[in-house]
Amino acid sequence: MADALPPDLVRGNIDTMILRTLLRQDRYGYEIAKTIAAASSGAYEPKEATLYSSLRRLEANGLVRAYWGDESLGGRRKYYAVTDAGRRAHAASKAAWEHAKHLLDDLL
Amino acid sequence: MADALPPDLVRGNIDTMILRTLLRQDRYGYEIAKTIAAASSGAYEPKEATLYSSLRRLEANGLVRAYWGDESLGGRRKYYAVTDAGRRAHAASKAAWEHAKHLLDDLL
DNA sequence: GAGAGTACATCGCGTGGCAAGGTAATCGCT
DNA sequence: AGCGATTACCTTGCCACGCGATGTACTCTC
Repeated sequence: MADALPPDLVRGNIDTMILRTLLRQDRYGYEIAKTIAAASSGAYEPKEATLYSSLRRLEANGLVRAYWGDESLGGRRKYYAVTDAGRRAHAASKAAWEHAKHLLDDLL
Repeated sequence: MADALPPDLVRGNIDTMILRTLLRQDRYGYEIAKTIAAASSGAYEPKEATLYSSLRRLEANGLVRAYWGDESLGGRRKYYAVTDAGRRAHAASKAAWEHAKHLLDDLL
């Protein structure tokens, strides 16, 4: 099953999705993608280009912090952790989504 | 109150919103914008550039049909009517929205 | 006659998802 | 030993589209 999420809904929500996966624990990029895929029962998995550009954006905005894992054996993994600002941004985005969702229900 | 709908949610949904306003009756561009504004209690009114480019897109895709009103006194008005394909597209988009909405609820 | 409201339209910018392509290590299978 | 699949990272370039800015033209009110 491919992604049932239209690109225009991904756009503007992928950052929030990623933050969501990091609330529970630090994760590395590839793991984030798989976590999202699992959470949507395979309905949507972010493309790599989308994932990494979002992560760069989040880091630039200070919403996540990155560090290299030291397993050093096998693929080197870059882990991401939410910052306090990231937690706040996630809560704000989620609230905005709830609001917009009800608006759209009346408009579509 | 300005638009509480983030551009990324407008994107990909404006076409469906417009189709929605045309289900009841034919309308002209400006009227469509005001109808949407009213339906959202002023929370969102599409910008003109957005409105007209969407209408051109809808027309190119055969989802609406345009004709000039003959009031000819005052501002000339260009009316739009949904086609059968437009009705089908609206129903499909709305169903897709319902599906995506529940997906996002789990992912955000 | 000035300003606000109605009504149409276009141009150019910036954002951001994604296809395509690249590198490199590990594991399983034959 | 050799090879594909999987894990894991990253970049470049295309294109769709909302929106700010701007322009035209008519009508109505003060």
